[in-house]
Amino acid sequence: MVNGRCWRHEDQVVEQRELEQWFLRITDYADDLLADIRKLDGGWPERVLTMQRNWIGRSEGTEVDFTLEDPAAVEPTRIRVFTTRVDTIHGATCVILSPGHGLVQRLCDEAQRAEAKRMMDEAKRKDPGDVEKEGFFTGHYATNPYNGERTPIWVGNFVLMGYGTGAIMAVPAHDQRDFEFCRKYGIAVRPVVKPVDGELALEPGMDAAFEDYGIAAVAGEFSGLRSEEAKRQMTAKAEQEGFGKGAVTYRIKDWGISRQRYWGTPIPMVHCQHCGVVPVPDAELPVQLPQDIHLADVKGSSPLAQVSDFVNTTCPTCGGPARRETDTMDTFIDSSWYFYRYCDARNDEAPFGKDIVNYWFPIDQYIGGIEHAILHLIYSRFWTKMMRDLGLIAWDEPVTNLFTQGMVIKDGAKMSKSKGNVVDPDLIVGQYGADTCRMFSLFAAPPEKELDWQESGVEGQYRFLGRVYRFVMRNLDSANTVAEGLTPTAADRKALRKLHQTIRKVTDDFETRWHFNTSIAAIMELMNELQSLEADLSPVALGECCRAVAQLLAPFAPYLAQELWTLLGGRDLVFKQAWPAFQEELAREDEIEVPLQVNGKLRSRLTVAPGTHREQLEALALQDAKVAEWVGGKPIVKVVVVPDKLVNIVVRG
RNA sequence: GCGGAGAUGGCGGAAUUGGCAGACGCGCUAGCUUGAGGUGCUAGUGGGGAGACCCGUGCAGGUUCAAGUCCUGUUCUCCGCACCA
Repeated sequence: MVNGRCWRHEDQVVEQRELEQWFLRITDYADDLLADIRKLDGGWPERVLTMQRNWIGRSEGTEVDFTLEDPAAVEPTRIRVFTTRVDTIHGATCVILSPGHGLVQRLCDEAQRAEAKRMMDEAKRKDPGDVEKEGFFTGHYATNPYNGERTPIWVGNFVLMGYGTGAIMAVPAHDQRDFEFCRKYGIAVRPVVKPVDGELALEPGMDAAFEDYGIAAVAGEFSGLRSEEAKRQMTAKAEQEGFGKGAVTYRIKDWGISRQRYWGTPIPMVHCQHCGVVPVPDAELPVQLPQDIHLADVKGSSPLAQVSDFVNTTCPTCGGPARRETDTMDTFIDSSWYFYRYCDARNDEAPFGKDIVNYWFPIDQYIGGIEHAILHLIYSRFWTKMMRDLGLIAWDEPVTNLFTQGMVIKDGAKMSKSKGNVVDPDLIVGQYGADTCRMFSLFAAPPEKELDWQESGVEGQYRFLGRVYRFVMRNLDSANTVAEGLTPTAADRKALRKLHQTIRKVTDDFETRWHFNTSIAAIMELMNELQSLEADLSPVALGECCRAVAQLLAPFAPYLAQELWTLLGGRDLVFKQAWPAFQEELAREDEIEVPLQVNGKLRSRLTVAPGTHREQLEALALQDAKVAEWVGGKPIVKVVVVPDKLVNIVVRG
């Protein structure tokens, strides 16, 4: 939606309508979903778990009934509010109803009701961030059950109907939103919590709410208690006296699964005038979509509603005439458990065979975009728990390890079909080939990072693959020579050392981080080394290196890799070969450069055998002419030696 | 507002465990090859300085022999949620 209109059809004004919808009661699983996040710790990215915690949004608090002042009433009307800070209730200076609250219709006159409606309409149109707080006094009062105080009842646009009870007590001295609202309308601000190590704030003079916990003051019998303790005791009092109770509220709402679309799984329900809503019996499942339909422009309902053969049916209970539900299911339903069905996709008796999913589940490694951090990944967790409770499976969580890919960004927005900023890989494939396209995508960034799509590097990958191909082609005869028993040349040893270091690097990237950009960089380094040694390499080494390069490239550039593998006399498919074995002794350097520092600054280098002992390193470092110059006879405070890494000489002055 | 991630050359990125910052690639510069252009190849390429050297990982501090990496504060960018009582 853009400016109140459809993003795709700019002449189509978007409006909100009330619809009867189907929901799944995911809120029953809110605590379960929250508690089991613990089980995912370590296997799932922390940020995904945090997002889920916030999305579920559990708050513990208290529900309290204020009593509507209404001399004519026989039965008192209770206005129930939810608060997480009942300890501040002695500072409540008004009660604020959401514009959608039921009492608004009853208490307000016509002008006020119109104003409430205007607020609701505005809220639907605007981003929550840029709606200014506003409201009006209803002219009515309610009584605070803790101190018997008479408080005015207001309507405020910032009070949400969909959270808590749709009504709040406003404690402006201790809640910033209430503070802003009450200051705007001249409603009293009364501090009732003092800082643990300070004095009660003075009003007037406050310029912001004091939201921290502290010590209750001006709170009758609860004065002097710490905030936490006051909350406990005051909630207990509400329960004893029947004007309230401890309550838990969640941000998460039930999952609306109704869609007014043709393409979707029909919700298998029948509406009967006599029997009400009746589920379609198992024997008649699945309800199938009619094939022969005309996708008309129908407002507010599924095109299915126009298909009388589909809609008109009989009631499974009484056999009388009935109407079929025409809403179809949200596709998130399917994505919540497709991975179970994939294990046993041809089963026409049951969703899946128990033994089969027992064998495969839970999923060891799931990979998806970060955009699924909440919806898909909460729904799937919920679905698994629901199937567990139905006895279909015996575990709590579907996915042990989650890897979230970064999104591909193009022109500042996520690349997606719906945004229409998709780059067709076929264009690159057509011009450079699929291998280049893959290499380029993998080389651009590590996979968890978001990637700003720039095509400037494609040429480089194309050039690299060309270089590999030409290298192998011009050495093909040597590489395919069967030449045994030759003494390896110095160049051979260097080449094999680089080769095995590369095998180690690429293998490690596969096994731990999936940072294929560095794998490809390592293979490039290997090729650079092979090219510079090319003239001095023996046929044996050439053959070994070329075959290994084909294998190392296979996951990234499969077509070229297979081509090279075949040219090099390899049998079968390159993918079917065992991964090249890393050999530590071949990878080991026979000399390394150790930087020499004086006071932490690089001054010289030492070439030594790896594993040279610290005493010897220290002695060599102190003999170094460059080092001696920088030490300049000053007293040496200490010498830090990290074998194979560096020597740092610390001097005074 | 809350929560999360990030900031390194002209660009994408590397530095995985506190130990030589800038791997690898793009781009750029010069040269060779070519009738010319492209391709290919060779060399160079963080900034300053004639040079010895100095400076340098958003900013300000701190810890350490040593900080892109750890700690404190801060700015900005992106993402998620958002008047959640």
